[in-house]
Amino acid sequence: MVKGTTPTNENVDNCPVRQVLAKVTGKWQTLIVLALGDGALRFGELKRAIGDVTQRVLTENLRSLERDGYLTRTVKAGPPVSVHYELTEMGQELRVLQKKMVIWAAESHLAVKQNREAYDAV
Amino acid sequence: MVKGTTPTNENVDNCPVRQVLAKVTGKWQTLIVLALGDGALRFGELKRAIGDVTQRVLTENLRSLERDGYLTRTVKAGPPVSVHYELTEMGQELRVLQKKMVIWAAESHLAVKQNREAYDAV
DNA sequence: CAGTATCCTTTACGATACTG
DNA sequence: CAGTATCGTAAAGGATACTG
Repeated sequence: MVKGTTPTNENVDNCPVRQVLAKVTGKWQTLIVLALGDGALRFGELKRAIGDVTQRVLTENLRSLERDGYLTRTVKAGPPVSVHYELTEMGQELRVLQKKMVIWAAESHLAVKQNREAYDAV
Repeated sequence: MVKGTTPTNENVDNCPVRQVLAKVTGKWQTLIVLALGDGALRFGELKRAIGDVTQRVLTENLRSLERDGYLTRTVKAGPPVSVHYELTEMGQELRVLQKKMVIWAAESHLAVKQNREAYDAV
């Protein structure tokens, strides 16, 4: 067993695994990382790619991902100024894992739908 | 490209991939699935395994996972009654993916910590 | 034992307006 | 263009008490 891979019990609050996961498993973080999968995007492009996300929330999540080292933020002087966001190596690693989750989710969504309907029918 | 694997843009609200991910990427759902990885657990055992979780929240998340088909709930008459929770096949699939995320998180947490410190120092 | 019910606080998020 | 600031709402979660 890899040391530190059991985020259950004991550790709890100061569990480093939980601290990492908390910042990358959220809805917005996932969508941002996936959107940047094919290369750098500007703030506006990213916002359009995700579709439904406010500027405030997008900014918050980008700052968080930047702080933890998953992406870089590059400002190019203007006017108008443009800001490019790009995945780091670690961001790419994360993306690979999230991509697997997405593919699995795509394959499973029908089964989930059927389970829900059966459950709700009772 | 696998059809339906791009949760960004368009789809947005009624994207089936997002609907699946929303129910399995949360903190509690992840911890529950991982805790059940080594076999069925009773409600109380599960609660102790996770450590910090209230009964209300644990129950809510267990119902959600049961509804979507990731685990089964089995009541054994008492007294006292005992309720066993166990992963389904689909739950095991999910667990495999989450386990990979946890292992990656364990390997990455130091790099993340260093990134944060460097970022905050500026 | 395995919940449910109630109340309350915190966090996430949306909407909107403003700025270098 | 890429934010920041402010306000208000809604969902998540904690604490506690109660029950078959």
